[in-house]
Amino acid sequence: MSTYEQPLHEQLVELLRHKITQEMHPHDRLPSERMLTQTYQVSRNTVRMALSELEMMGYIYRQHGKGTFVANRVANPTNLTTTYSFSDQMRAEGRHPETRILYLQQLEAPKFLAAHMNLPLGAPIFKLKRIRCADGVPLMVERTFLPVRIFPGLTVAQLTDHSLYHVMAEDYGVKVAEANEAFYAGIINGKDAQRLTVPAGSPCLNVQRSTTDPQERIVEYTLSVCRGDQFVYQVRHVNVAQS
Amino acid sequence: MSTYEQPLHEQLVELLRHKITQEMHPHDRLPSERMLTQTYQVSRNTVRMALSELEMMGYIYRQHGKGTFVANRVANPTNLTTTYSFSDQMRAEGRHPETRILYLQQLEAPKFLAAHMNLPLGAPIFKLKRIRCADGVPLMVERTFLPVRIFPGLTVAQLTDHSLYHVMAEDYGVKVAEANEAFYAGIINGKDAQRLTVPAGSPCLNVQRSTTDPQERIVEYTLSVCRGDQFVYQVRHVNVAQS
DNA sequence: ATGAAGAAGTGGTTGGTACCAGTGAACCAG
DNA sequence: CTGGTTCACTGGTACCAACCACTTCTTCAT
Repeated sequence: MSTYEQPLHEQLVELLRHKITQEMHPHDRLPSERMLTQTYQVSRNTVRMALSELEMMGYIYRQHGKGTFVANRVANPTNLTTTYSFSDQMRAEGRHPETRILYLQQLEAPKFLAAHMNLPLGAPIFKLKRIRCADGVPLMVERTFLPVRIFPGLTVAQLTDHSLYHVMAEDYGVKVAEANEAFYAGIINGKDAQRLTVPAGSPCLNVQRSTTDPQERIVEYTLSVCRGDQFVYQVRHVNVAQS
Repeated sequence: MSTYEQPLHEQLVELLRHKITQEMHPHDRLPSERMLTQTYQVSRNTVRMALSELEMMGYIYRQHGKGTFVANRVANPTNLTTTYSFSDQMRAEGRHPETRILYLQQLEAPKFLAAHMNLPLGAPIFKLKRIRCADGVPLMVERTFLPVRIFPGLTVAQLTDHSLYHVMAEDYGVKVAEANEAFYAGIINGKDAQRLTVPAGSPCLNVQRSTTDPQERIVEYTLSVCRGDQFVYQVRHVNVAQS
């Protein structure tokens, strides 16, 4: 291990994280702690620090007396409550976010979209379909609808370099005031299952989000299909009183 | 520090957590790590382990070269998330809510429960299993765990007439200060599918809830399995500012 | 006075050692 | 074959020592 830059245990985290995501599979066993000390010539303290971080990040789980294993559920129970930005969240977990744009097309709002977006029937809207990945693993499929009237001349080029919210704010001066999300469990259908590289019939979390600007215009309506084994939604209530 | 039961660093966590919540204020400075080693006669390693846990839990923050301080545990003031009340929601939809108690039994906390409820291994707890229905249709299966110590002598009779939170408040004077919920999608297993009268393999929403009283004791831990086709969870974010 | 150097405090990193506590396989006595 | 013991492995806990990096205050020379 190099002696420069980052602390040793951080280097070890990166190294192991790479090994885990690239070369190993869920429930594979990692070398024992004592083994790792020999391999990388660091103390067991350092190894354990690195493993603790990986455990916290959800990459591994440990079993007393048995060993350390690659975890299946990589998603951390991260607070989606404050801000929802896929990229930020993934980066906060030390993962490399990536977005693949499948297409951006213009169409006329059908009934259900017009209703949800508070637009007249047939109003021009953009449909943006994206796949969100972390460390190269596809985690969710997103279908986003945007009123052409609010985002005239939107192109794929704008979206490849920056996040949707960045484009909204910087290119169109649209600020987000409120976001409403609805979650429900479902089953991944064939096509999306293929895109997410999971068997059809796997559980998923469907997320429906509409975003409103200060003038109460709905500026975005998104339907997401998230891998059920990878997403947890956490909420904290303070001063609750319920049945 | 006593030499029994829990590991030293866990004992230290509890001790400090108590001190922090009871006697200290946000941004107060804690004694230095080296100071704590002397005070409690443990090694610095142990002190650091305890502090790391407290940091992770959000009780403290550390500043290199300056010290360790009590965190402001208000966290997200923008938490306008709707509280979830089964009965209220059902009534709002004009449906008749109903709860069937399957059983109430006492058992000793296994590992995972002890961990989630912050209890010693083997501590006596009640397990309450209920089915929630609307208009006679079963919608969710709930497994609730309650510390016997906090709810001594709990009986089915108490729960048949009133809601769990009503019993907590009225019969035991336990007030709820905070609730943390985690949602994730899953597949209903055979037995629960039968109870919910849906085919096995149907989608469900798994909900994990732990409730805390003002003294930071976990007074309830509930695992729910909800019919995916019947439950939607809605969240409203205000003033989102993201990338 | 003023600014640089240093001391002393803080948390952060890394090394080492020892022992405890689960796990599972090998082994042996019945 | 069965059941218990032992042993070699695993991760978990706990101790110690040393040094680094950052902050703050003191001290001293200019």
